[in-house]
Amino acid sequence: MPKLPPLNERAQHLLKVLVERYIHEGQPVGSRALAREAGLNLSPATIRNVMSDLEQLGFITAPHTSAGRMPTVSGYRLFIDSLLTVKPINDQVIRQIRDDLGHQESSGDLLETASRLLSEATHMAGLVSLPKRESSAFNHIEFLPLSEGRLLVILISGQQEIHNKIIQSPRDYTASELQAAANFLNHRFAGKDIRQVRETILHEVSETRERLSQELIDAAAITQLALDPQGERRDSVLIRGEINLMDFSEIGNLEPFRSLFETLHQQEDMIQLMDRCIESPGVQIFIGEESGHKALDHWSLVTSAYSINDQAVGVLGVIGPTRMAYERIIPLVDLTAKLVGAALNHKTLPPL
Amino acid sequence: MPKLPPLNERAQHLLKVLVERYIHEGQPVGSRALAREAGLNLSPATIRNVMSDLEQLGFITAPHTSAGRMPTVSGYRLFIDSLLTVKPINDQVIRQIRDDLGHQESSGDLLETASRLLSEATHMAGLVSLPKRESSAFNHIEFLPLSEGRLLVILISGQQEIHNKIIQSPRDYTASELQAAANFLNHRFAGKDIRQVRETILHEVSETRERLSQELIDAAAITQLALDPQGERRDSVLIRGEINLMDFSEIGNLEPFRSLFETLHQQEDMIQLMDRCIESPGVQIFIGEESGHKALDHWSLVTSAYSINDQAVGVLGVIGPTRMAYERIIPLVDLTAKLVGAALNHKTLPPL
DNA sequence: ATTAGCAGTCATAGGGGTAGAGTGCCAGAA
DNA sequence: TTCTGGCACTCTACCCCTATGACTGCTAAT
Repeated sequence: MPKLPPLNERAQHLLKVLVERYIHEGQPVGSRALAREAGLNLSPATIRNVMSDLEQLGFITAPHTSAGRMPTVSGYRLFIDSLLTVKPINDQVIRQIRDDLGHQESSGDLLETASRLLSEATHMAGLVSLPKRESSAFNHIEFLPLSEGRLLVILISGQQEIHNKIIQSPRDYTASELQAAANFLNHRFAGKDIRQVRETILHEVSETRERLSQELIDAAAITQLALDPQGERRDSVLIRGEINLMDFSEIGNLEPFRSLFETLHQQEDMIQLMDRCIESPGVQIFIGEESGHKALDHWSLVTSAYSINDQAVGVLGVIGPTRMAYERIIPLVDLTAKLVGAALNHKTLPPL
Repeated sequence: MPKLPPLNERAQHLLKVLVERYIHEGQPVGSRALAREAGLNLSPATIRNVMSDLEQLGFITAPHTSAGRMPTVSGYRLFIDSLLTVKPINDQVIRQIRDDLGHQESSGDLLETASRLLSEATHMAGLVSLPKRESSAFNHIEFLPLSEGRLLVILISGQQEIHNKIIQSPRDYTASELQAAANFLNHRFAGKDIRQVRETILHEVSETRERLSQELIDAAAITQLALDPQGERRDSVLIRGEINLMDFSEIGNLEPFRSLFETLHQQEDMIQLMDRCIESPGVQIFIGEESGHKALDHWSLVTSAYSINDQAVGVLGVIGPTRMAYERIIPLVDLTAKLVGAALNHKTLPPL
């Protein structure tokens, strides 16, 4: 049995051409076509030998005996990691994204627009995970007593986003007590991270409990409740253009599309998946099974984190068929993430 | 040429059986099958004569020469208006809807749950239009100055729903001026209709302008802006289970489904359509073209308004294929609307 | 008014045959 | 050793044809 050759230059080049052609045509690539396309002046027979090697190594596979070959997940992975040559983005597209993002009022609208733009530019689905309230800046807080000992907390974050929350108050407070607590928080913490605010308060109270007035301890308790991130996950991933994905499902077998659709709208799963991309900088790609979700098996996810003040706060990207035009999509997602970050930074205003 | 006979008892009965069978089987009904099913001891040949009459009258039609007949829109209309015998709803379903609706915290969650329940119970898509903020009760208002002369308006409506809105303030106000304005509004108008509040203010100011202090006139101006319904239509129709509709599209021709999907998510169109149902009491049905929207041509919409304090404030319903089981769907939509109304009334609390 | 019978229409499913694309392998050329 | 032409083989996709069966409308008889 002959030893498998390492992947030489020629084999890599052929793999690259094969993947490119498969992405473009959507059909298994045969030796004849590959010989023509590769520009190496080799006969189909020679190509066949190389293809056979590539198949042994697990980079390509044939759906049946008399069909051409198509890339496996490892094939796509190798292609993306070391063979891909990205294409520069059309200037007009850049301009449109920047303009559309620039004209949005609230940061919520801005992120929604980003999702829509991604979907329109790619004819696939756009995904944007909202920043966790936790990681945005504390700007202003206000307490409003409701009936039955409940309190309405109004929290304004750095991007002028307004969050409402109703909490059960530990005891009855007078309006002026609440006002005092709010004033204290607004002066002391404006501009800080919300998570930081929570942790600082927690820390200080436990340190100096005995020296604090009951009022301050109470205020701290309310604030803890108010800033508690629990139960704060409504519509945290904005999906646009999901219907576009229908076109990539083979006709007559829509089950894959259906379960993809259901998974996409399963907030928890998607948040978890997107969160895995927030740590690493640059563009992240999940190909087929790599995501670990059954429903995403035949789809790829291209994502990038977007940042406010150099801190990654959310993730955006695109989902589409495994055979998507990565050389176009990757720079597009990268750019969009940067423009969204820039637009958000621009929106960040000084505290009230 | 023989005169067309009026629709006698027998013809009506046959139409009813035909529609029922077509809804159940989804395929054109032939004379043989109809003769068997009708229980009238008539031969297929006789049935054929009657069917021919029904076709002349425009109630049924045949897709091609050698196929059976299926109902036209008029056929469905006649069936629904005068032939239909509704089925009582399964007790367990009633209980589940009531329980699920009862366990929701906010009225937003409640309406979302209603949409989901409708979709699950019917395997079609559920639709719920949110009450216009305009038509809900005024409970409490608060003004909060932001930077650059903008004001944050916090409006709490009768169902303890919280609405935020940022307005451009006509001039700079001090915190106490704003407080005074809010206090005035809260005392004077608590419990009234929001629309009423707006109109009353508008009216009073124009009546007695010269006798009012500048402060009051300013407060009125702010309030006008704050309660202005313009630009208040984000996600006003909650759609759930839209993917279910895919199953009813013939395989291989998904274009109708695609354009339906897009129309459904076209907020403006849907709001307008749902609003047409808010006036009349009871269940309203649009069959096929009756809705006037191209994309809804082969679909039916069954709706009913839901009420708070006997005033219709929103519409809910179901969208599905024209051949849906109306005898089950109609009472279901009716019931759900009543239960949603009851749950909302139960949630309505006295002003702060 | 109803029915049986009959001729005619049309969609659908299945079988058979073929074209075409592609492969693996081998022997010979470079 | 590397490459190539040739050949046998495989498998899909497509087309054509036919058989089948579910209908209809019409007519003549009951």
